[in-house]
Formats: sequence, structure tokens, C-alpha cells
Amino acid sequence: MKEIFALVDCNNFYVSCERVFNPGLEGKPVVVLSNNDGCVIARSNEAKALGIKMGIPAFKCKDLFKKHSVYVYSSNYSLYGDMSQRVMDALTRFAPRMEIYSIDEAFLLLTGFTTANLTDYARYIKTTEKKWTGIPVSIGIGHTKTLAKVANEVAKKYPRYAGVLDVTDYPQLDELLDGVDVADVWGIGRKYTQFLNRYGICTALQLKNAPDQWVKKNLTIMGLRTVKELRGISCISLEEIPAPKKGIISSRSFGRAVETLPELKEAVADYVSRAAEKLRAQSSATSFIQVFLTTSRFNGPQYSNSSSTRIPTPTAYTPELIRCAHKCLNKIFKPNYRYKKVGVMLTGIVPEDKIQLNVFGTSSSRDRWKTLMKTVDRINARWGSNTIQFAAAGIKRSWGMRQLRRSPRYTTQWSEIPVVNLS
DNA sequence: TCTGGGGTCCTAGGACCC
DNA sequence: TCTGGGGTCCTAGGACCC
Repeated sequence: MKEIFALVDCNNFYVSCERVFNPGLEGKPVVVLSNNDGCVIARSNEAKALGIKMGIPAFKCKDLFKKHSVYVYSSNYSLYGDMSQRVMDALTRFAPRMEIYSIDEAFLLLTGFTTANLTDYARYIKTTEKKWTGIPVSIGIGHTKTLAKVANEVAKKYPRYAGVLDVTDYPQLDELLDGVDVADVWGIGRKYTQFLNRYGICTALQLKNAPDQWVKKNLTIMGLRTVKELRGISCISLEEIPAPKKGIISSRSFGRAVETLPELKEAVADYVSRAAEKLRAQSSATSFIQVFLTTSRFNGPQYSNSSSTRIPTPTAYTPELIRCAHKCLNKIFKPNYRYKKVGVMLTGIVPEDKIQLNVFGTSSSRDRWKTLMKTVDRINARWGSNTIQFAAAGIKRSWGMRQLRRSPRYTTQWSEIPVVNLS
């Protein structure tokens, strides 16, 4: 039996989250900006229609924003994360097997569903999601994940599908693929698009019909997998349980240029704390830590560098990781530069229960820090992140992120909960 | 003035081993 | 004079995703 995948994708997710709590934004051009209010990362259809491109720096759109009264928001990840969870929770009711693919997308496995009409079922899911969460979704259905993605793209693009398209058992599939730009195929990015176009491959159909050997040679076996999936051969399976991360990165641009070592150390300690928290959340420890820093790519004297160190006995103990990270930072810091960003990367991640203690490590000291970290994590989970933090991460954090237009954290902070006025 | 953050996988090439 | 070959591991870099 051929498998059947449905891809459920939230429409303009961040914008839709803002609209749930501010219905006045309906029908208006709305954009959401990246950290530091840097780039446009989400746009309502009205904003797309104004020609505002994905990823464009906000300062380049100032005039356009003003002229068309665009509603502009800083990203509000507390809100989006929480809304995402609601959407996903609701989705679990519609299929026993599902993979959460990203903050705004999930694959449902509909193989073996006896429902006579999958399109009707998808419409039902769409309506229910909207009713329960306020978030509009589009749904594409196909025999492979890649085809479900294509179906979703098409469903979103042409109003006649009203956000739902099933391409299983679909005789005109080739005609449909002929109308899809190869750049819109999952797995084909900018570089591959340029490359393929040079060889006259411009549509999904042309890619589907490209020779295997040629594809494998030029697009690696990943590209070949994509091609096979376009042909209806499922090569990418459903991953219900997320695999533990092999690397954890924490980095952020500063709200302003930072020049002094003490401030950089604060930021590094802050990012290490976040990364270590994620590490512990997946019950892992790390054996390799890397610190990197960079000035702005766009102006001023440029400098970037990185330094790393191996940790003999893998750990998830924040103070130890901060010590290692500061050592790395000292090695690469050069005065008289205006730094824009620092970051921390943890790799060589191993499951916490598989750690080989070295001759000097005693398990009792490990037990002590484990208990300590568990307590810190529990308090922060209960009362909000950074309720307890390490002093090394700084209190004032004048280098912190700029977020001038963040909406309230409606669903995760009691003090910001919406108030209904009945008078 | 102002340009995000966090992941995955594959490949090539060098070091090293027998 | 003659200068192998195959395997593994690691890293850097490049492609992709959201």
C-alpha cells in the first residue's frame, strides 16, 4: 500500500498569531521582524502584495511601511511558541501518527484511512483548526512528503483550491508539476535552482524526469531522493520522535555594537546558559564547545574568529561550560573592534547516561551539580526563563536585543493576558 | 544609525593506521 | 633503482530547511 502524507502548514504563521489577539489586523498589511527588528520574516498576504520581500532589512522598507500604513511587529517567540503548541495539540486528534516538522508545519500520516474523500477530511481539519486555535492552515496531500509539500504550495497559491489539495490518485499530476517552479520544490534552494536552470530544468516536472545518474552526480543523493519523491516513491519517512540534537547553537546579534571584553563575557555566559538548558532538556552532555564572534558584515573594520576546546568528561554543568567558553573568548578577543554578534556552539553531544567518567571525576560531585541544575531548570520552567540565572550573564544587559514593537505575551504571562471589556 | 537564528546532511580532503 | 592500498576518523565547507 502506498503511503499517504498530509502536510499541514500554518498560513503566514507569525502574522496569524498576531491577528488572533488583534482582529483589527485582519485584511491589513502586517509584517513581523526578526530579532533586533532587523529583517522582515513574516508577511500577511496584503504585505506580500505590496512587494515586501521575505528577509529584506526593515530599514529599507521604512517608506513603504509608512506609505501603506503597514502594521509592523517585533517577533514575539513566547506567543508563537505557545500558539504552535496549541495548533499541534489539536492536530494530534486527526491522525494517530504525526511529525512536527517546524514551528508552523506538521506531517500527518493518513495511510490506510478509509475516509472516502481525503479532501473533505482535510477541509474538516482546516475548519476545526481555525475554530479551535484561530490559526488558518493549508493542507497538501500526496504519496510522498515532497508531493504533499508541492500540493500545499499549490493549494496556497491558487484560490480555487481554498487551501486544500490532494494529489494522490491524481491523473493530471504531471500538468500540475509542470506549473510548479523548480525553486519551489522542497530541497531545491537558490544554488541548485541556478544550476538546474542552466541545464534547462525550470519546472518540477522537468526535475522529475531528469536522469538519475546526472542528478546524483550533481545534487548528491539528497537531490536524487527529491527526484524519486516527485515520482511518487517515498524516500523520506515520518519521524514521529524528534532525534536528540547533535549540535546546539546559541547566538544573537547585539542591539548595539559592543566593544569591551566584560560585556562580551556577559553575553557569552548568557548564551551558554541557554544552550546548556537545551542540552539538559534532552538529557545530554557535551564534549566540545566553540565560541565565535564577529563584527558587522556591512560596515567598519571587519574581524571574525572562533575558538574551541574539547571537554575531557562530557558535561552539562553551566558554570563549567561558562569557564570553558570564557577561555575560548579570551583567545580570540581583539580590542578596538565594534562587535555585532557572539555565539556559542556545543557539539560532540552524548547521552548523559553514557558518560565515561575519567579517573578524577567522582560521581558524587556529578550528582551534586545535576541536582542543582535540575532545580534551576525547574524553577525557570515554572516561573519563566531567567527567573534564576548565573551572575556571569549580567543583570543590565545593555547589549541586549532591540524589540521596539513586540505585542503582549498574551498566553504566557499573567500580566499580559488580554482583558475583555464588557461595558 | 538600522541587515535573524538554529538546525540537518553530504562531500572532499587530510591525518593516521595497518 | 624501487616509493601500495585500503580503511576510518575528523574537519571544513557548502548545500538545504524553517
